[in-house]
Amino acid sequence: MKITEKSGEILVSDFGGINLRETLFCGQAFRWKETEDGVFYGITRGREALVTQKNEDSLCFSGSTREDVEQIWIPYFDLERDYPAVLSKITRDSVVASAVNKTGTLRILNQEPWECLCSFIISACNNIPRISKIVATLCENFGEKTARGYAFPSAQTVAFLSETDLSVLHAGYRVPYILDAAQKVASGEISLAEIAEMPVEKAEKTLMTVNGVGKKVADCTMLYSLGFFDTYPVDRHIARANAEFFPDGLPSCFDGAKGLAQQYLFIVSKR
DNA sequence: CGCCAGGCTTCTA
DNA sequence: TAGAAGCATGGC
Repeated sequence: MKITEKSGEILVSDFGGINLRETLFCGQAFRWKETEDGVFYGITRGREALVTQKNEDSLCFSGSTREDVEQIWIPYFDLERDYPAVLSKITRDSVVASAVNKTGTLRILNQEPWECLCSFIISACNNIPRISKIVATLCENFGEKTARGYAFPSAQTVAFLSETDLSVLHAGYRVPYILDAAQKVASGEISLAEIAEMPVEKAEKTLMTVNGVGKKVADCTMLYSLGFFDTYPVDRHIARANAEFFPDGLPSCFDGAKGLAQQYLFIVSKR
């Protein structure tokens, strides 16, 4: 990987490739916006970025410090993982191979865990445009103002809100789930940092102690924010793909990278 | 208008 | 232990 600075921009390249637009809008994260053609605005851990893609294997950050690029955004985009090696493995399966040929390199994001957990609680039986809208409303109402937008509100902040406060979200039956998650995280009853260090089954079971968190939401939280790259969340699309393509079980070439394989299958199964 | 959405909890047999 | 009902809201 190479990092170069020039005229206030920071260029990261030679990390093995990314399709930025697909990575940001394939249903892992819900806060990115394309502010103008090819320019993507995002915020995580209270840090904002404007990102553009110069070519298949480089990203340009404008308005970010070099420290933020190295400490926040390179981990966020999973740029230190060897995706060419991972892709050569999972493309032994023909379904994934055709998806990779069409889409290029999807990256599994490493999001802020509380934001990820909360977002996927909201995702239950919902569609992506509306998930994004509810998350945006949550941030605009209860997150700290930043230069260009709003940070995701902390678990501590949300834990002190009431169902009435959260009625502005129009999130329906998910509101008490959001509150239970916030209270368990804020009180320390569960520690997302500790869950990241647990064995897979224990991590999943611990997340599922939150009301409104079943296996699928737990798996998404683990995959997209806690470093469990081999976790395979099964939603209704993936369940259909499994029945159609893998009735006798997942191919062994997915082992170690089931999360990424799942992401390609998710795109395929949504047509 | 009707169908569907990156599910979960609770009730039932 | 498995399957169905109920859940709140709005995108398309």
